[in-house]
Amino acid sequence: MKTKLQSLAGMHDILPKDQAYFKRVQKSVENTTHYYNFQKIDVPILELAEVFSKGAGATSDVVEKEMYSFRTKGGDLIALRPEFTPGIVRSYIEHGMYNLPQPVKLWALGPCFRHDRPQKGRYRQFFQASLEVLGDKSASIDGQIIQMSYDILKDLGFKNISIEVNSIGDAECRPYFKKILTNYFKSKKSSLCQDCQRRLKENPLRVLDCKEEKCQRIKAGAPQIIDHLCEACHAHFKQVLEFLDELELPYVLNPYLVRGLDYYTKTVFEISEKNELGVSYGALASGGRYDSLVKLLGGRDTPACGVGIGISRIMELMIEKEVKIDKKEEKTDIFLAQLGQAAKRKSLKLFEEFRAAKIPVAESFSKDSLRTQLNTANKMGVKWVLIFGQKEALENFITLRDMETGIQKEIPMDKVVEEMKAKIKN
RNA sequence: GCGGUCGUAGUGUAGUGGCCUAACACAGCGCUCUGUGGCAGCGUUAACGGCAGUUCGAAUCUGCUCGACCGCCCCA
Repeated sequence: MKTKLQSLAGMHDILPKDQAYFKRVQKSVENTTHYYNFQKIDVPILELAEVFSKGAGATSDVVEKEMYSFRTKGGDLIALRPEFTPGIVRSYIEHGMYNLPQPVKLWALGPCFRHDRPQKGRYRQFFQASLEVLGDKSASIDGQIIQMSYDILKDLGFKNISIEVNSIGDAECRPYFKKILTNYFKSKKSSLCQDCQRRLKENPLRVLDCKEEKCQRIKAGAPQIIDHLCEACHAHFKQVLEFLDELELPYVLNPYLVRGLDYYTKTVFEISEKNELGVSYGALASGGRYDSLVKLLGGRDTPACGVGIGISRIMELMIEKEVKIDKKEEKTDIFLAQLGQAAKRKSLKLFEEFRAAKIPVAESFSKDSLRTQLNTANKMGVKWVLIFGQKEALENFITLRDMETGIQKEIPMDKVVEEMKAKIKN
Protein backbone atom coordinates (compact mmCIF):
# COMPACT_ATOMS: atom_id res chain seq x y z
CA MET A 1 0.00 0.00 0.00
CA LYS A 2 2.99 2.31 -0.43
CA THR A 3 1.98 3.80 -3.72
CA LYS A 4 -1.63 4.77 -3.53
CA LEU A 5 -3.17 4.93 -6.94
CA GLN A 6 -5.54 7.72 -7.65
CA SER A 7 -7.18 9.03 -10.77
CA LEU A 8 -5.42 11.73 -12.76
CA ALA A 9 -6.28 15.35 -12.19
CA GLY A 10 -9.61 16.25 -13.71
CA MET A 11 -10.57 12.63 -14.42
CA HIS A 12 -13.34 10.99 -12.51
CA ASP A 13 -15.31 7.81 -12.23
CA ILE A 14 -18.99 7.56 -12.88
CA LEU A 15 -19.84 5.20 -10.07
CA PRO A 16 -22.62 2.59 -10.16
CA LYS A 17 -24.80 4.75 -7.94
CA ASP A 18 -24.73 7.56 -10.50
CA GLN A 19 -25.13 5.47 -13.63
CA ALA A 20 -28.90 5.90 -13.57
CA TYR A 21 -28.40 9.64 -14.04
CA PHE A 22 -25.98 9.11 -16.88
CA LYS A 23 -28.42 6.77 -18.57
CA ARG A 24 -31.27 9.19 -18.03
CA VAL A 25 -29.42 12.08 -19.67
CA GLN A 26 -28.40 9.91 -22.59
CA LYS A 27 -31.95 8.77 -23.03
CA SER A 28 -33.16 12.32 -23.17
CA VAL A 29 -30.67 13.18 -25.90
CA GLU A 30 -31.58 10.03 -27.79
CA ASN A 31 -35.29 10.77 -27.65
CA THR A 32 -34.97 14.36 -28.72
CA THR A 33 -32.62 13.65 -31.60
CA HIS A 34 -34.89 10.84 -32.70
CA TYR A 35 -37.93 13.12 -32.92
CA TYR A 36 -36.00 15.72 -34.86
CA ASN A 37 -34.64 13.12 -37.27
CA PHE A 38 -31.01 13.44 -36.34
CA GLN A 39 -28.80 10.48 -37.12
CA LYS A 40 -26.21 9.16 -34.75
CA ILE A 41 -22.57 9.31 -35.72
CA ASP A 42 -19.52 8.11 -33.84
CA VAL A 43 -16.26 9.80 -34.63
CA PRO A 44 -12.85 8.88 -33.22
CA ILE A 45 -11.62 10.26 -29.95
CA LEU A 46 -8.28 10.86 -31.64
CA GLU A 47 -7.81 12.99 -34.75
CA LEU A 48 -4.98 14.81 -36.38
CA ALA A 49 -4.44 17.89 -34.22
CA GLU A 50 -4.95 19.95 -37.34
CA VAL A 51 -8.61 18.96 -37.45
CA PHE A 52 -9.15 20.88 -34.23
CA SER A 53 -6.66 23.67 -34.65
CA LYS A 54 -7.50 24.75 -38.18
CA GLY A 55 -10.99 25.99 -37.51
CA ALA A 56 -10.91 26.92 -33.86
CA GLY A 57 -8.22 29.49 -34.46
CA ALA A 58 -4.67 29.19 -33.21
CA THR A 59 -5.32 31.90 -30.65
CA SER A 60 -8.20 30.11 -28.99
CA ASP A 61 -7.38 28.77 -25.55
CA VAL A 62 -9.19 25.53 -26.19
CA VAL A 63 -6.69 24.66 -28.86
CA GLU A 64 -3.64 26.61 -27.86
CA LYS A 65 -3.31 25.64 -24.23
CA GLU A 66 -5.92 23.03 -23.48
CA MET A 67 -5.58 20.38 -26.14
CA TYR A 68 -4.15 16.99 -25.26
CA SER A 69 -1.84 16.55 -28.22
CA PHE A 70 1.18 14.37 -28.80
CA ARG A 71 3.29 12.87 -31.57
CA THR A 72 2.88 9.32 -32.77
CA LYS A 73 5.86 7.10 -33.50
CA GLY A 74 5.37 7.94 -37.13
CA GLY A 75 5.61 11.64 -36.36
CA ASP A 76 2.00 12.72 -36.77
CA LEU A 77 0.73 15.34 -34.36
CA ILE A 78 -2.53 13.96 -33.05
CA ALA A 79 -4.91 15.07 -30.32
CA LEU A 80 -7.72 13.92 -28.06
CA ARG A 81 -10.87 15.69 -29.16
CA PRO A 82 -11.67 18.80 -27.11
CA GLU A 83 -15.15 18.85 -28.65
CA PHE A 84 -17.11 17.05 -31.37
CA THR A 85 -17.77 19.62 -34.04
CA PRO A 86 -14.49 19.53 -35.99
CA GLY A 87 -14.42 15.74 -36.08
CA ILE A 88 -17.98 15.60 -37.34
CA VAL A 89 -17.21 18.19 -39.99
CA ARG A 90 -14.13 16.22 -41.03
CA SER A 91 -16.32 13.14 -41.40
CA TYR A 92 -18.91 15.09 -43.38
CA ILE A 93 -16.24 16.17 -45.83
CA GLU A 94 -14.36 12.86 -45.95
CA HIS A 95 -17.47 10.85 -46.72
CA GLY A 96 -18.91 13.30 -49.19
CA MET A 97 -22.04 13.89 -47.17
CA TYR A 98 -22.80 16.93 -49.32
CA ASN A 99 -24.11 14.33 -51.77
CA LEU A 100 -26.82 13.39 -49.31
CA PRO A 101 -30.05 15.37 -49.20
CA GLN A 102 -29.22 18.57 -47.29
CA PRO A 103 -29.25 19.43 -44.50
CA VAL A 104 -27.47 16.55 -42.86
CA LYS A 105 -28.44 16.32 -39.21
CA LEU A 106 -26.06 14.45 -36.96
CA TRP A 107 -25.60 13.81 -33.28
CA ALA A 108 -22.89 12.24 -31.17
CA LEU A 109 -22.16 11.59 -27.52
CA GLY A 110 -18.96 10.65 -25.76
CA PRO A 111 -15.94 11.78 -23.79
CA CYS A 112 -14.00 14.91 -24.70
CA PHE A 113 -10.73 16.17 -23.25
CA ARG A 114 -9.39 19.55 -22.28
CA HIS A 115 -6.25 20.12 -20.31
CA ASP A 116 -7.28 23.07 -18.18
CA ARG A 117 -7.37 23.58 -14.45
CA PRO A 118 -10.01 21.25 -13.05
CA GLN A 119 -12.78 22.64 -10.93
CA LYS A 120 -16.28 21.65 -10.05
CA GLY A 121 -18.26 21.01 -13.20
CA ARG A 122 -15.10 21.29 -15.17
CA TYR A 123 -13.07 18.23 -15.90
CA ARG A 124 -10.25 17.21 -18.17
CA GLN A 125 -12.32 14.31 -19.36
CA PHE A 126 -15.99 15.08 -19.62
CA PHE A 127 -18.95 13.83 -21.57
CA GLN A 128 -20.51 15.95 -24.19
CA ALA A 129 -23.34 15.46 -26.63
CA SER A 130 -23.18 17.29 -29.90
CA LEU A 131 -25.98 18.11 -32.31
CA GLU A 132 -24.95 19.40 -35.71
CA VAL A 133 -26.85 20.48 -38.80
CA LEU A 134 -24.77 20.82 -41.93
CA GLY A 135 -25.78 22.30 -45.26
CA ASP A 136 -28.53 24.71 -44.28
CA LYS A 137 -28.21 28.44 -43.83
CA SER A 138 -31.77 29.06 -42.74
CA ALA A 139 -32.36 30.76 -39.40
CA SER A 140 -34.96 28.11 -38.63
CA ILE A 141 -32.10 25.69 -38.04
CA ASP A 142 -30.63 27.98 -35.39
CA GLY A 143 -34.04 28.08 -33.76
CA GLN A 144 -34.43 24.33 -33.92
CA ILE A 145 -31.05 23.67 -32.35
CA ILE A 146 -31.86 26.00 -29.47
CA GLN A 147 -35.29 24.43 -29.10
CA MET A 148 -33.79 20.95 -28.91
CA SER A 149 -31.24 21.96 -26.30
CA TYR A 150 -34.03 23.53 -24.27
CA ASP A 151 -36.23 20.45 -24.68
CA ILE A 152 -33.54 18.17 -23.34
CA LEU A 153 -32.91 20.28 -20.25
CA LYS A 154 -36.59 20.66 -19.59
CA ASP A 155 -37.12 16.95 -19.99
CA LEU A 156 -34.41 16.40 -17.37
CA GLY A 157 -36.31 18.45 -14.84
CA PHE A 158 -34.59 21.82 -15.04
CA LYS A 159 -36.94 24.66 -14.20
CA ASN A 160 -35.05 27.96 -14.35
CA ILE A 161 -33.48 27.59 -17.73
CA SER A 162 -31.92 30.70 -19.13
CA ILE A 163 -31.18 31.06 -22.81
CA GLU A 164 -28.82 33.83 -23.85
CA VAL A 165 -28.38 34.67 -27.49
CA ASN A 166 -26.31 37.05 -29.50
CA SER A 167 -24.96 37.46 -32.99
CA ILE A 168 -21.26 37.95 -33.45
CA GLY A 169 -21.44 38.71 -37.16
CA ASP A 170 -19.22 37.22 -39.77
CA ALA A 171 -15.99 37.88 -41.60
CA GLU A 172 -17.58 40.92 -43.17
CA CYS A 173 -18.73 42.82 -40.11
CA ARG A 174 -16.91 41.45 -37.08
CA PRO A 175 -13.40 42.79 -37.76
CA TYR A 176 -14.91 46.22 -38.26
CA PHE A 177 -16.80 46.03 -34.98
CA LYS A 178 -13.73 44.89 -33.09
CA LYS A 179 -11.98 48.00 -34.26
CA ILE A 180 -14.78 50.30 -33.13
CA LEU A 181 -14.98 48.60 -29.77
CA THR A 182 -11.25 48.72 -29.19
CA ASN A 183 -11.17 52.38 -30.02
CA TYR A 184 -13.99 53.06 -27.61
CA PHE A 185 -12.26 51.28 -24.73
CA LYS A 186 -8.90 52.80 -25.58
CA SER A 187 -10.38 56.22 -25.09
CA LYS A 188 -11.37 55.22 -21.54
CA LYS A 189 -8.45 52.97 -20.84
CA SER A 190 -7.35 54.71 -17.66
CA SER A 191 -10.72 54.16 -16.01
CA LEU A 192 -10.73 50.43 -16.68
CA CYS A 193 -9.67 47.91 -14.07
CA GLN A 194 -6.25 46.30 -14.45
CA ASP A 195 -7.60 43.03 -15.77
CA CYS A 196 -9.50 44.85 -18.46
CA GLN A 197 -6.51 46.87 -19.57
CA ARG A 198 -4.89 43.52 -20.26
CA ARG A 199 -8.03 42.09 -21.84
CA LEU A 200 -8.16 45.08 -24.15
CA LYS A 201 -4.98 43.90 -25.78
CA GLU A 202 -5.70 40.20 -25.86
CA ASN A 203 -9.42 39.95 -26.41
CA PRO A 204 -11.34 43.24 -26.41
CA LEU A 205 -14.69 41.44 -26.51
CA ARG A 206 -13.96 40.01 -23.07
CA VAL A 207 -13.95 43.47 -21.51
CA LEU A 208 -17.69 43.39 -22.00
CA ASP A 209 -17.82 40.50 -19.55
CA CYS A 210 -16.04 42.21 -16.63
CA LYS A 211 -17.82 42.27 -13.28
CA GLU A 212 -15.98 45.29 -11.85
CA GLU A 213 -18.32 48.16 -11.19
CA LYS A 214 -16.27 50.81 -12.89
CA CYS A 215 -15.96 48.69 -16.03
CA GLN A 216 -19.69 47.99 -15.93
CA ARG A 217 -20.36 51.70 -16.21
CA ILE A 218 -18.01 52.05 -19.12
CA LYS A 219 -19.38 49.10 -20.97
CA ALA A 220 -22.91 50.46 -20.64
CA GLY A 221 -21.95 53.11 -23.16
CA ALA A 222 -19.98 50.76 -25.38
CA PRO A 223 -21.02 50.09 -28.94
CA GLN A 224 -22.96 46.86 -29.34
CA ILE A 225 -22.27 44.38 -32.08
CA ILE A 226 -25.89 43.96 -33.00
CA ASP A 227 -25.92 47.61 -34.08
CA HIS A 228 -22.96 46.99 -36.33
CA LEU A 229 -23.95 43.79 -38.10
CA CYS A 230 -23.79 43.70 -41.86
CA GLU A 231 -27.09 43.44 -43.67
CA ALA A 232 -27.00 39.68 -44.11
CA CYS A 233 -26.11 38.99 -40.47
CA HIS A 234 -28.68 41.45 -39.26
CA ALA A 235 -31.45 39.86 -41.29
CA HIS A 236 -30.43 36.40 -40.17
CA PHE A 237 -30.38 37.35 -36.51
CA LYS A 238 -33.75 39.03 -36.77
CA GLN A 239 -35.19 35.84 -38.19
CA VAL A 240 -33.63 33.71 -35.48
CA LEU A 241 -35.28 35.87 -32.83
CA GLU A 242 -38.58 35.64 -34.65
CA PHE A 243 -38.34 31.85 -34.56
CA LEU A 244 -37.50 31.90 -30.87
CA ASP A 245 -40.52 34.12 -30.25
CA GLU A 246 -42.70 31.80 -32.27
CA LEU A 247 -41.40 28.80 -30.28
CA GLU A 248 -42.07 30.75 -27.09
CA LEU A 249 -38.60 30.09 -25.79
CA PRO A 250 -37.61 32.23 -22.78
CA TYR A 251 -34.50 33.77 -24.27
CA VAL A 252 -32.59 36.89 -23.31
CA LEU A 253 -30.52 39.00 -25.62
CA ASN A 254 -27.00 39.22 -24.29
CA PRO A 255 -25.00 41.62 -26.42
CA TYR A 256 -21.88 40.69 -24.47
CA LEU A 257 -21.98 36.98 -25.21
CA VAL A 258 -18.92 35.90 -27.18
CA ARG A 259 -17.40 32.55 -28.02
CA GLY A 260 -13.90 31.27 -27.59
CA LEU A 261 -13.75 29.51 -30.91
CA ASP A 262 -12.98 31.44 -34.04
CA TYR A 263 -15.18 29.47 -36.36
CA TYR A 264 -18.43 30.76 -34.96
CA THR A 265 -20.38 33.17 -37.12
CA LYS A 266 -23.68 34.95 -36.64
CA THR A 267 -25.76 33.23 -33.97
CA VAL A 268 -24.20 32.23 -30.67
CA PHE A 269 -26.08 31.05 -27.61
CA GLU A 270 -25.57 29.69 -24.15
CA ILE A 271 -28.05 27.84 -21.97
CA SER A 272 -27.71 27.58 -18.23
CA GLU A 273 -29.71 26.89 -15.11
CA LYS A 274 -30.02 29.77 -12.66
CA ASN A 275 -30.53 29.29 -8.96
CA GLU A 276 -32.72 31.47 -6.69
CA LEU A 277 -30.12 34.21 -6.69
CA GLY A 278 -29.87 34.22 -10.45
CA VAL A 279 -26.40 32.76 -10.33
CA SER A 280 -25.71 30.16 -12.93
CA TYR A 281 -23.75 26.99 -12.49
CA GLY A 282 -21.99 27.47 -15.79
CA ALA A 283 -23.27 26.81 -19.27
CA LEU A 284 -25.02 23.47 -19.64
CA ALA A 285 -25.20 23.80 -23.40
CA SER A 286 -23.78 26.24 -25.84
CA GLY A 287 -23.31 26.57 -29.51
CA GLY A 288 -24.06 28.57 -32.56
CA ARG A 289 -23.61 28.87 -36.24
CA TYR A 290 -20.32 28.09 -37.97
CA ASP A 291 -20.79 28.88 -41.62
CA SER A 292 -17.10 29.02 -42.41
CA LEU A 293 -15.79 25.87 -40.74
CA VAL A 294 -16.54 23.29 -43.44
CA LYS A 295 -14.65 25.30 -46.01
CA LEU A 296 -11.82 25.96 -43.58
CA LEU A 297 -11.36 22.22 -43.14
CA GLY A 298 -11.18 21.71 -46.88
CA GLY A 299 -14.79 21.07 -47.83
CA ARG A 300 -17.19 23.03 -49.96
CA ASP A 301 -18.61 26.24 -48.65
CA THR A 302 -21.28 24.80 -46.36
CA PRO A 303 -23.30 26.64 -43.74
CA ALA A 304 -23.79 24.81 -40.44
CA CYS A 305 -25.07 25.19 -36.93
CA GLY A 306 -24.75 23.12 -33.79
CA VAL A 307 -24.66 22.79 -30.06
CA GLY A 308 -22.47 21.12 -27.47
CA ILE A 309 -24.34 19.80 -24.49
CA GLY A 310 -22.44 19.30 -21.25
CA ILE A 311 -23.54 15.85 -20.17
CA SER A 312 -21.21 15.69 -17.18
CA ARG A 313 -22.28 19.10 -15.91
CA ILE A 314 -25.93 18.27 -16.34
CA MET A 315 -25.49 14.99 -14.51
CA GLU A 316 -23.64 16.61 -11.66
CA LEU A 317 -26.28 19.29 -11.27
CA MET A 318 -29.06 16.72 -11.28
CA ILE A 319 -27.30 14.73 -8.57
CA GLU A 320 -26.65 17.87 -6.54
CA LYS A 321 -30.24 19.01 -6.84
CA GLU A 322 -31.41 15.49 -6.10
CA VAL A 323 -33.60 15.45 -9.17
CA LYS A 324 -35.87 12.45 -8.91
CA ILE A 325 -35.46 9.99 -11.70
CA ASP A 326 -37.21 6.77 -12.35
CA LYS A 327 -34.91 4.01 -11.24
CA LYS A 328 -37.47 1.28 -11.70
CA GLU A 329 -35.58 -0.38 -14.51
CA GLU A 330 -32.47 -0.68 -12.37
CA LYS A 331 -34.23 -2.20 -9.42
CA THR A 332 -34.80 -5.82 -8.66
CA ASP A 333 -38.07 -6.54 -6.89
CA ILE A 334 -37.56 -10.14 -5.91
CA PHE A 335 -35.04 -11.76 -3.59
CA LEU A 336 -34.62 -15.50 -3.37
CA ALA A 337 -33.62 -16.68 0.10
CA GLN A 338 -32.68 -20.26 0.82
CA LEU A 339 -32.19 -22.35 3.89
CA GLY A 340 -30.43 -25.68 4.05
CA GLN A 341 -28.28 -27.61 1.60
CA ALA A 342 -31.08 -29.36 -0.29
CA ALA A 343 -33.02 -26.13 -0.70
CA LYS A 344 -29.91 -24.26 -1.77
CA ARG A 345 -29.31 -26.70 -4.60
CA LYS A 346 -32.87 -26.42 -5.78
CA SER A 347 -32.72 -22.63 -5.44
CA LEU A 348 -30.03 -22.43 -8.06
CA LYS A 349 -32.34 -24.19 -10.43
CA LEU A 350 -35.28 -21.96 -9.57
CA PHE A 351 -33.05 -18.95 -10.13
CA GLU A 352 -32.38 -20.26 -13.63
CA GLU A 353 -36.09 -20.58 -14.28
CA PHE A 354 -36.57 -16.95 -13.39
CA ARG A 355 -33.75 -15.96 -15.65
CA ALA A 356 -35.30 -17.95 -18.51
CA ALA A 357 -38.54 -16.09 -17.88
CA LYS A 358 -36.52 -12.82 -17.98
CA ILE A 359 -37.30 -11.93 -14.39
CA PRO A 360 -34.35 -10.48 -12.50
CA VAL A 361 -33.99 -11.99 -9.06
CA ALA A 362 -31.50 -11.06 -6.35
CA GLU A 363 -29.94 -13.64 -4.08
CA SER A 364 -27.04 -14.33 -1.77
CA PHE A 365 -26.54 -18.03 -2.12
CA SER A 366 -23.30 -17.83 -0.24
CA LYS A 367 -25.14 -16.95 2.96
CA ASP A 368 -26.78 -19.55 5.15
CA SER A 369 -28.58 -17.53 7.80
CA LEU A 370 -32.10 -16.51 6.90
CA ARG A 371 -31.77 -13.46 9.07
CA THR A 372 -28.76 -12.30 7.12
CA GLN A 373 -30.51 -12.90 3.84
CA LEU A 374 -33.56 -10.93 4.86
CA ASN A 375 -31.29 -8.19 6.06
CA THR A 376 -29.61 -8.05 2.68
CA ALA A 377 -32.97 -8.12 0.91
CA ASN A 378 -34.16 -5.25 3.04
CA LYS A 379 -31.12 -3.15 2.23
CA MET A 380 -31.60 -3.81 -1.44
CA GLY A 381 -35.12 -2.52 -1.10
CA VAL A 382 -36.80 -5.46 -2.78
CA LYS A 383 -40.56 -5.83 -2.55
CA TRP A 384 -40.81 -9.58 -2.16
CA VAL A 385 -38.68 -12.32 -0.74
CA LEU A 386 -39.16 -15.92 -1.76
CA ILE A 387 -38.20 -18.15 1.12
CA PHE A 388 -37.17 -21.63 0.15
CA GLY A 389 -36.16 -23.89 3.01
CA GLN A 390 -36.24 -27.50 4.07
CA LYS A 391 -39.97 -27.60 4.65
CA GLU A 392 -40.67 -25.98 1.30
CA ALA A 393 -38.28 -28.28 -0.54
CA LEU A 394 -39.96 -31.34 0.92
CA GLU A 395 -43.52 -30.25 0.32
CA ASN A 396 -42.85 -28.56 -2.97
CA PHE A 397 -43.98 -25.03 -2.29
CA ILE A 398 -42.36 -21.68 -1.64
CA THR A 399 -43.07 -18.99 0.92
CA LEU A 400 -43.62 -15.51 -0.44
CA ARG A 401 -43.00 -12.67 1.98
CA ASP A 402 -44.21 -9.16 1.25
CA MET A 403 -41.44 -6.99 2.65
CA GLU A 404 -43.64 -4.00 3.26
CA THR A 405 -46.46 -5.67 5.16
CA GLY A 406 -44.63 -8.74 6.41
CA ILE A 407 -47.52 -10.88 5.21
CA GLN A 408 -46.51 -14.30 3.95
CA LYS A 409 -48.23 -16.86 1.81
CA GLU A 410 -47.43 -20.20 0.29
CA ILE A 411 -47.27 -20.78 -3.43
CA PRO A 412 -47.04 -24.19 -5.11
CA MET A 413 -43.65 -24.65 -6.73
CA ASP A 414 -44.92 -24.95 -10.29
CA LYS A 415 -46.82 -21.65 -10.05
CA VAL A 416 -44.05 -19.52 -8.61
CA VAL A 417 -42.56 -18.05 -11.77
CA GLU A 418 -45.97 -17.39 -13.22
CA GLU A 419 -47.25 -15.67 -10.11
CA MET A 420 -44.18 -13.51 -9.65
CA LYS A 421 -44.34 -12.48 -13.28
CA ALA A 422 -47.85 -11.17 -12.68
CA LYS A 423 -46.76 -9.41 -9.48
CA ILE A 424 -43.89 -7.40 -10.92
CA LYS A 425 -46.07 -6.22 -13.77
CA ASN A 426 -47.96 -3.81 -11.57
C1' G B 1 -0.84 28.25 -17.12
C1' C B 2 -0.99 31.79 -12.39
C1' G B 3 -2.78 32.78 -7.14
C1' G B 4 -5.35 30.76 -2.75
C1' U B 5 -7.82 27.07 0.80
C1' C B 6 -7.79 22.11 2.12
C1' G B 7 -6.38 16.45 2.49
C1' U B 8 -7.25 11.34 9.29
C1' A B 9 -10.61 3.89 7.98
C1' G B 10 -15.74 3.10 2.70
C1' U B 11 -18.60 7.69 4.64
C1' G B 12 -19.02 11.70 8.35
C1' U B 13 -16.13 13.58 12.28
C1' A B 14 -12.56 13.91 16.90
C1' G B 15 -7.43 14.43 17.74
C1' U B 16 -3.31 20.39 16.32
C1' G B 17 4.53 18.25 19.13
C1' G B 18 4.94 13.12 23.86
C1' C B 19 -1.22 11.16 27.24
C1' C B 20 -1.95 8.08 19.54
C1' U B 21 -0.50 0.94 20.26
C1' A B 22 -4.87 7.30 16.53
C1' A B 23 -10.96 7.77 18.97
C1' C B 24 -16.40 7.86 17.84
C1' A B 25 -20.74 7.05 14.65
C1' C B 26 -22.63 4.80 10.46
C1' A B 27 -21.43 1.27 6.61
C1' G B 28 -18.63 -3.62 5.60
C1' C B 29 -17.42 -8.65 7.10
C1' G B 30 -18.06 -12.80 10.67
C1' C B 31 -20.55 -15.33 14.64
C1' U B 32 -24.79 -16.04 17.97
C1' C B 33 -28.39 -18.23 13.70
C1' U B 34 -30.84 -24.16 9.24
C1' G B 35 -36.81 -20.31 9.79
C1' U B 36 -37.81 -14.21 9.45
C1' G B 37 -35.43 -7.75 7.69
C1' G B 38 -36.89 -2.52 8.43
C1' C B 39 -32.98 0.26 16.35
C1' A B 40 -30.54 -7.37 18.84
C1' G B 41 -25.79 -8.81 21.01
C1' C B 42 -20.69 -9.97 20.52
C1' G B 43 -16.42 -9.94 17.56
C1' U B 44 -13.61 -8.05 13.45
C1' U B 45 -11.60 -5.44 8.96
C1' A B 46 -9.97 -0.65 7.86
C1' A B 47 -7.03 5.74 7.96
C1' C B 48 -3.05 10.28 9.28
C1' G B 49 -2.58 11.43 0.35
C1' G B 50 2.93 10.62 -1.02
C1' C B 51 8.20 11.82 -0.33
C1' A B 52 11.90 14.36 2.24
C1' G B 53 13.30 17.52 6.40
C1' U B 54 13.18 19.88 11.54
C1' U B 55 13.03 17.38 16.42
C1' C B 56 15.12 13.10 21.69
C1' G B 57 9.97 12.56 19.71
C1' A B 58 5.56 14.47 14.01
C1' A B 59 -1.29 13.04 12.22
C1' U B 60 0.23 17.83 14.48
C1' C B 61 5.91 22.15 12.32
C1' U B 62 8.70 23.11 7.25
C1' G B 63 9.65 22.05 2.00
C1' C B 64 8.41 19.56 -2.35
C1' U B 65 4.84 16.57 -4.79
C1' C B 66 -0.07 14.38 -5.92
C1' G B 67 -5.24 15.31 -5.56
C1' A B 68 -9.91 18.11 -4.42
C1' C B 69 -12.11 22.78 -4.24
C1' C B 70 -12.13 28.40 -4.94
C1' G B 71 -10.50 32.85 -7.82
C1' C B 72 -8.06 34.39 -12.59
C1' C B 73 -7.59 32.88 -17.74
C1' C B 74 -10.99 30.12 -20.38
C1' C B 75 -15.00 26.99 -21.00
C1' A B 76 -19.25 21.95 -21.53
